[in-house]
Amino acid sequence: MRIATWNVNSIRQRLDSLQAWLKERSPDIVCLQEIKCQDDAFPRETFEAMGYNVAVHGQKTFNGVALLSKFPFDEVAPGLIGDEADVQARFLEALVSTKTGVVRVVSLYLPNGNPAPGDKYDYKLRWMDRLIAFSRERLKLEEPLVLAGDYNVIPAALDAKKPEIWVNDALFLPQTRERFRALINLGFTDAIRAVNEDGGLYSFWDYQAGAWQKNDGIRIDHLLLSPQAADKLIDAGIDKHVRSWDKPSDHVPVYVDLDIDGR
DNA sequence: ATGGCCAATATGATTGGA
Repeated sequence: MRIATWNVNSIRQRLDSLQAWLKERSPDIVCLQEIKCQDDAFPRETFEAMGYNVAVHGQKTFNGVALLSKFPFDEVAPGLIGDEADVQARFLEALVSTKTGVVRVVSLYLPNGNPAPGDKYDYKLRWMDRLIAFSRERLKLEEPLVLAGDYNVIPAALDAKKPEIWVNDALFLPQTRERFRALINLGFTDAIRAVNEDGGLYSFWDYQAGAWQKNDGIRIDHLLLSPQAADKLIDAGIDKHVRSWDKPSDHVPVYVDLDIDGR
């Protein structure tokens, strides 16, 4: 089973690229972020025609997450526990059935948090605390669980081409990385790091300042595996070449292959 | 050249992204 995550930066602007990439990579489950549309504007028929079930948690203008799955959804739940007043569409959880058992998947879009310090950074840190609380509960189920998405977290210096320019940024501040480590330390495996310890693995290149041409990237899109999912890890990778396509997102797809359902 | 973008919006300037 191949599970992927991609911050598409507008589903409508990325429809052609997403279809081309789906044909190329054939993922079974895709976690999308920054769809930037309301539920009824999501082009679900396009993906249903390609054999995917579709779940959407969108909002007007900003944010928005979605799931595509070749397997049927047993449960779909939008929103992250811990703040009923939070209306930002950043979290979508689903339970998926396969012939050999269930897989739980989350598509998440963690707040950027800039500028820091400030209200936006406080929101980011609270959101991370809520994600830790959610994860602690779900790990008790002892299921294969994949938390996939745009974390807006640079975990370590080797995850940036120029770490020195990020030291005061919400993506790399010590409090951000401490919380990410606390999440990992609940028992998750960073899929990319599990198969490759090298630096220079990036998932985002800014549109500005020729960042792509200079390979001035950062690794902020992650697939975190519960112990039961990590036991089934086969491979993981980053589809860097997609960044060179016409009308690219500033993020590229990241995927993991799990030995589930013989796929 | 020491800076360079992109997307959505009752849109032509502002906000958010990272």
